Amino acid sequence: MTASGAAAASFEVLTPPPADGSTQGRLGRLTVTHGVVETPQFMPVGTNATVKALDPDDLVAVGASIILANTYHLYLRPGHERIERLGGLHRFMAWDRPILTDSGGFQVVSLGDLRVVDEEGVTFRSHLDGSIHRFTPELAIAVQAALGADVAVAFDQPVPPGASSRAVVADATARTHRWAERSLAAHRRADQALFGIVQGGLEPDLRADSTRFIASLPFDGICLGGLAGDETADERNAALDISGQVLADDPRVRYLMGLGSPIDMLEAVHRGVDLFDSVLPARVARTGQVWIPDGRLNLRNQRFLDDAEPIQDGCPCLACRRFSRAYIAHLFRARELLAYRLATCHNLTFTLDFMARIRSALRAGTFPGMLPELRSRAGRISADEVAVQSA
RNA sequence: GGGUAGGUUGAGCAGGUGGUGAGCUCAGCUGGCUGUAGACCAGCCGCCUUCGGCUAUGGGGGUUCGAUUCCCUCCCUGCCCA
Repeated sequence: MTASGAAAASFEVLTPPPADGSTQGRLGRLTVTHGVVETPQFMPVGTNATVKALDPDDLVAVGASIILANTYHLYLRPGHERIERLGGLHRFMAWDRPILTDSGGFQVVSLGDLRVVDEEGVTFRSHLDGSIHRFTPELAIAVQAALGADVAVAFDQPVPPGASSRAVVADATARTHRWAERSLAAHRRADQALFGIVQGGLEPDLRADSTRFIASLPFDGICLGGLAGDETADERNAALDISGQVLADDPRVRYLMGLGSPIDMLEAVHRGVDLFDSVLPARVARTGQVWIPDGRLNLRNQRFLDDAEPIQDGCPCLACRRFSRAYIAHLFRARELLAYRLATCHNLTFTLDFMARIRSALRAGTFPGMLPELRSRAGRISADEVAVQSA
């Protein structure tokens, strides 16, 4: 597709959106060094070179075909050079399927007071020991080259969450564009794809401009950033529509960063998004809640202590195959480590299965027709009031 | 039997030398997590319908305007001595 990306990644749209415009949803295939990723797809997050509580066999079992790791965290610990010496990230974590590394840009936001941004880069104070570190686009790319993931991501400056003024958004977006060019210039590995990140906040014109600018550069894929904060679904969907229009004839894969609830992903697929990642399913699982078609269960609730049913009848995950809600509820109360693994297995299985259902519908050409059904199915998961009748 | 240290809201405690004890940690109940400083965080947790009120420091007496605090007595628990 592009000078740097032709060898590192290719994306093929298998089923173009229907001509009637009922949806932009599309089935695709992303090919990277370590394999093929069917899209729409969800990437579990393994910040520290591990999806918390799971091992690689668990990840295969839940259906993960690509995972995300974090540049900033691995740079700090154990150190990207060490990982490189040990044979690269895949070998280090014993995962031979595709990996995407986030650039560390998100930590510009998530680390709050621990960082200062200037034109050259970002100065972080390590959340581990307080030491000072300086990240630049060039360093972010170099670290990612050392880690050796299939896909690297440009270093960006996400717009801080909350009510940012237009000037602040414009400033961060313009800097993200300059850093995108520097990231591209610093990128050397022919076997590693590089994605660029769109910002622009929720300002329609800035979002459109940013999409145009990033799309004008020879990236292998387009990340849509800054849309997993505290904006409303309507605001997010509007921003996605803007990018969707700009990218209408762009053949590259579109990755919406940080979104992971089923309803959110469903709406985004509808608007042409191919890839997602989020901490949500795994974190929610670790903190005691599991997703099922009828809603969500908070396994910390008293009523599950006597519930002999599996979390979800018919679910093929480790938790549902062998254990009862009562048992897992007990494990959570006792803070037993198996609780985290079982709940995480379930939620990731559920999430990845949800994406598989979307792909099936796209393949069958029934996605538009299934939207209402999938919507209601997904909507119940994030609904505030969920009536769950335990059998 | 004699000493001694204690008995505080589920548990464990803090505090209180006469005038506001509903404070802490567990446990318990509930909610929230979206490019992971997250096996985390938040709220509730004596009773009542309230930003308001009431009741609570083992039981019973007493002194006092007022007692969780001082006095008497009883009960219970730990330890020591017989």
